[in-house]
Amino acid sequence: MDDLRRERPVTLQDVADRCGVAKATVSRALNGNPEINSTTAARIRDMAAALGYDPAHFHQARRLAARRSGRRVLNHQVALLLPAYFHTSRYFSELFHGLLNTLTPRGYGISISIIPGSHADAFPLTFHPGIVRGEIDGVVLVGHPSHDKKVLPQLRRHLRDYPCPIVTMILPNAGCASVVADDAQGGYLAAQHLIAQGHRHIVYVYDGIEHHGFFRRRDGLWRALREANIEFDPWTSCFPWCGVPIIPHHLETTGALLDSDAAGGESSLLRLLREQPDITALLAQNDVTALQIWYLLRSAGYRIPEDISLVGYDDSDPLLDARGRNMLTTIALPLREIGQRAAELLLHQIDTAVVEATGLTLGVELVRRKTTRRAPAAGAGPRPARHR
Amino acid sequence: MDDLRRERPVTLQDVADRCGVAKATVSRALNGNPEINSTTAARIRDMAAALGYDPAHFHQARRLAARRSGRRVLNHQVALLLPAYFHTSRYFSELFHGLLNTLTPRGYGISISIIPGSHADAFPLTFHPGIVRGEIDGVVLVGHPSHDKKVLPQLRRHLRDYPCPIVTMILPNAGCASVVADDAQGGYLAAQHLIAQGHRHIVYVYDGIEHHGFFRRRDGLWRALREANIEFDPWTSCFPWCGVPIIPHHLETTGALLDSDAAGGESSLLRLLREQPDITALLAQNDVTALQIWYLLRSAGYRIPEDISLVGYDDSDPLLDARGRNMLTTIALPLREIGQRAAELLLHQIDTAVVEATGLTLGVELVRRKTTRRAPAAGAGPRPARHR
DNA sequence: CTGTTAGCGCCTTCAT
DNA sequence: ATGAAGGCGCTAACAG
Repeated sequence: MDDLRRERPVTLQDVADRCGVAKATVSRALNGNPEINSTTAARIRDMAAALGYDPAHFHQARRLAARRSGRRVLNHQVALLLPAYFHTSRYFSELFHGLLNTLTPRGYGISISIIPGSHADAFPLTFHPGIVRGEIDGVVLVGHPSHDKKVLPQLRRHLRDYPCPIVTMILPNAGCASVVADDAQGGYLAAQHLIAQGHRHIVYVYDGIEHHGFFRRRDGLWRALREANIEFDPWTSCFPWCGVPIIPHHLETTGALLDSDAAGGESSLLRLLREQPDITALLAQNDVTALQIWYLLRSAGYRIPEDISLVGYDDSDPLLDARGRNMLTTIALPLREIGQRAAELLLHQIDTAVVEATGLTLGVELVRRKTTRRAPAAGAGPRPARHR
Repeated sequence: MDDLRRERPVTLQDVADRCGVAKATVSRALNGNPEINSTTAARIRDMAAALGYDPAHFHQARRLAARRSGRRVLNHQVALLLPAYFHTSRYFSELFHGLLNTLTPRGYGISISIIPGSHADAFPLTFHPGIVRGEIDGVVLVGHPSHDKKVLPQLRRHLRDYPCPIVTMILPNAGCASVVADDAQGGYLAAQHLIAQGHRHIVYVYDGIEHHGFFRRRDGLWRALREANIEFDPWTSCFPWCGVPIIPHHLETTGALLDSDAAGGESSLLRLLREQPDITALLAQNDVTALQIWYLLRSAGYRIPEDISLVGYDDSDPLLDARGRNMLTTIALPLREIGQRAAELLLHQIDTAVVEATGLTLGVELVRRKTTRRAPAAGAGPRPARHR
């Protein structure tokens, strides 16, 4: 018995021989087929256990056999598509964590594919072999507007032969189920908070990509401004700005790079603030952008929140003070819950074999910390104009 | 042709029918068998391409057939075993990045398994189904002394039927190839740096686990002390201390938890410094621990580096100042390179089918920043003794 | 209730 | 150089 184990995995035939039955009977016993004598079934199961028969080793053969009858065999494997810059923010860690905590207890493994960015050192889009081979039961990805054109067509080509559910998190994509945060509410809550503190000129600093989330947050901002009867110019309420892509622990290398260098002169954001001194509050696209802004404004002599109030987004990356407390006022997204719900949605579609593009929107919260305060009185004094 | 594609994947037989040859011939043509007419081979390949034949879809059948002849078929899939707390430090992101950048271009996919910690909410050790089914070509894991007893036996049981290389990073494990950093050098460089600045009482604050890395760093510390003819008490040169496990952006919730609360009184580390005022420098187990120490000492009134010098380890997590620059003097580990080398080592063992427990040690560097400076003169003045 | 047979799609041996 | 046949391990259809 021991020899068998070492030499090659135990097969159905081995068990059948020992029990003196046909291998079809063993198959039936092990698969819980009801039309079988329960005592022989028990005997067979005992023998299988004693011999160390492990059906997992022959998953491939089982899948192959199932093709004939068209029966679906689950692989208990889910693909996760992450952007290449996933390590630049805790954001993705949180989503990942939510997924993992839901999928692992259910017996599902996660296979990673990276969606390369547009940087020069990017490798071509290569899917995990499990996707290419059709060994995947479902796909989770972080939604992005470009996916509709770049990633999803390629992905669907691989998945065309069987119904494989796809769930996107954060942003919806065409034909995918999605779990998103309520960005309209996020924009609204942030703006409302600032307005309540007397701010009248608020600028949403976004990354220049006008996607679904952008429009919804902007709409939330506008709604709050309208409700407060504040006149505003739609054109200047949003300001596209990209600091150099950074990750917190690379900030030290970017002190000189925070977009002023790229332009060879003053940062466009600093110029905006200098030319429009009535701006007293900034709403950042996300926490990493907020950190970039914070360090940029600080090094230009602005005080936050005395001169400028700053609201982040996501509550993913902290701005720590000297005592280790996060100072950043921000909109908290339920990132782990998004991951969890996405996993649940995917598992449900896998279980029921019904693929549909349902959507789920989760609420967000304002977290008040230390980067916002009452707007300075108009003409309260000159703000710093010194250049770096 | 188009119909074929939609309905079911194109098979070898389909191609054979169109070409008027036997499917064995198609198999030979597509697998580059030399004993075949090169013109018919080309014709077959063209037809296969035109029909959209994709061998990936029948990887399972191929593997099954290969069993007969005992030939090895690669799955192009590597398992990565991560500790459950992988999201608490950039450390793992960096290793992951190094792996990914090497494995992805080589066509290998990564499948994740989580090694649960000992926390109450930990789920049982569940391997990725690919491991259980033997669909994995190699395993990478972050080495840990407990793996020898807990993880590796279970892992090897799954892998017993075929030679599957295992590479551990950071710490060696029995029977595994390993890529580690030179911890002896790390301990030595850190200590040498402090000694050169006049420090005579240096304490290595470690996490209480006396593993391979601990011994080597401690030996590095001791060697530096001996070389400088500094008398020291081996028993007090290392101090086991665990702040509550934190991640940087959860520091805000741990201000009250930094081990003083757990003990219901003064932090054991603060007590140490109070009782032994000649200690002027701390060498932390890693950067996260260094951050915990920094915040703890700051809130207890110590000035760093004026009162106490602090050296981190890993250069993974930054301690940012108000301008976004990392202040933490630390030992920089080549984390990405470790990931890269581990991937290369694994791929080499996969390619050659030779599994051996080779070891590779990479050098480390001291990065001087702002948390260390010349030791205060003996009796330079009382240090703060106030409790939290 | 159980045994026999027939594939799933591929690769390999043997014969031609 | 190519065709025919057998088998990898399993499940499903058909007998009995």
